[in-house]
Amino acid sequence: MKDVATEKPRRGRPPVSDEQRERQRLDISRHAVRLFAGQGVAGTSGEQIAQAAGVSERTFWRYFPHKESCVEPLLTQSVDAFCAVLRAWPAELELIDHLRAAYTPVVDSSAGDVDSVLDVVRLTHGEPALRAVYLMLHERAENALVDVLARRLGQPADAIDVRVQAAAMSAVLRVATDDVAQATVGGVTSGALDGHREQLARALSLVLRGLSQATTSA
Amino acid sequence: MKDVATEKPRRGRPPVSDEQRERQRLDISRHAVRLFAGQGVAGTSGEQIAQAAGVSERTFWRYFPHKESCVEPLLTQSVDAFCAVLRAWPAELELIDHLRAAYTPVVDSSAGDVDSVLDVVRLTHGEPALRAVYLMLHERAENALVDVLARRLGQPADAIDVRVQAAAMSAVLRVATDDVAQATVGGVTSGALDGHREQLARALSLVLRGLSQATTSA
DNA sequence: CGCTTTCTGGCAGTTGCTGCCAATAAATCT
DNA sequence: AGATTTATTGGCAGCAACTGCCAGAAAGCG
Repeated sequence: MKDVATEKPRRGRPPVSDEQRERQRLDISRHAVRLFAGQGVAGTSGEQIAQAAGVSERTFWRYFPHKESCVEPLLTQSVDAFCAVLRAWPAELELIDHLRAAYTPVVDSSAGDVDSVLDVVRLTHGEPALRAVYLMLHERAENALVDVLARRLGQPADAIDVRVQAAAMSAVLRVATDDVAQATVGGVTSGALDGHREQLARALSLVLRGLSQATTSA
Repeated sequence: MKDVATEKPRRGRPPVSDEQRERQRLDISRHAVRLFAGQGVAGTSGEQIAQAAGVSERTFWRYFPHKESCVEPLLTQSVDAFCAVLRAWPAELELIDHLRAAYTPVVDSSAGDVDSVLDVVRLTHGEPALRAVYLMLHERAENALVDVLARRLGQPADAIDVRVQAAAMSAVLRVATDDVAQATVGGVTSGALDGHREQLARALSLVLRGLSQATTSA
């Protein structure tokens, strides 16, 4: 009959835009991470985070279901940037070349958050609750990669080879990220980020080479 | 001077053995999983689990830090079995052959828990909290794999190639496990388990082939 | 300005989980 | 056997993590 979202004679206060909501979450995220780094996750209460971010505790809990998920908006920046680059991967290019050309490691639109993102990654060691949301995030990325690979290989998204490739890629991304976070404890240098990209590109293209042999030979 | 654990004139009640503690945890785990499957995680309280398992709520919380970690003992059976097989991988054998010879997919010492384990794996979809502990568990397995691979390749355990291989392997294991859980919704058949092993062995050996090219050529 | 809808904050209440203490259990020593 | 020592258990109190409910404030529109 009618489209789902069309012809809305909208009447009251419009719901807040997704981007604005995401910006709000990111803002809270920054405060939360600073507190987490300073006094640990267990030592930081939801009330503290809310107060630091300048919202009431009630609305804080509306933005985040658990306090550990406060790190998600910051981390998402890094992971989503990688996924976006992958989505823009032209069919005629080797992955390694595409990454060299288009991937600026942790930075994307994140800009000033590079240090914070790496801080969080380091925090995830020794803070199991944070590590868990980190892993969940990478699994979300994995699903995004499934779509990209399925389209590229012309296979259904539930094909086992596609899912294996995607899982391997997101796993590689994770260890490379952990590695660069470890390497930049004393501050980020552009050299470290370049090295990270090289390492990631090399490992990724090898994983894909090994597996596409399977795909094409099967 | 003296060894750490030797010459103990132990006096009072001896602490309970690790195996016994683990058996107790496993027992509680079974009850918890049944409840989780029946009424969801959120709908199951710690008190309920404790009561079902026949212990006080207080001691229940001593055995499990969060109620979601109740699934861990059951899941560990499956993951640990795989790690044990990998540890016993003889140097002269191809991985795929070793797996065919020594790996009985989800079953090991688990024996009667196969269905429960697969139930939990299915539960992790749609129950994010359970999925998180599932992923954490696979990361523990990943670290175990790092040791195995480091010894086999004669490289330090923190070598990037070793960690990439281990991560890829544990990711493949996870995808394959999810897959067999999905395939056995209506009950396990030995054929399904065999197919699972074949799939896993194939994908794994390909990941390793691709990456050991990197290792040997670098 | 009235009307409508959405967002926020406050409050009460439930549940997850921890610290503390008394009671019990399992071992050794006399 | 009984005293002693150490480990585990269970009960209770209490805090922190959330959630549901409701009354306002805010943001659009005629």
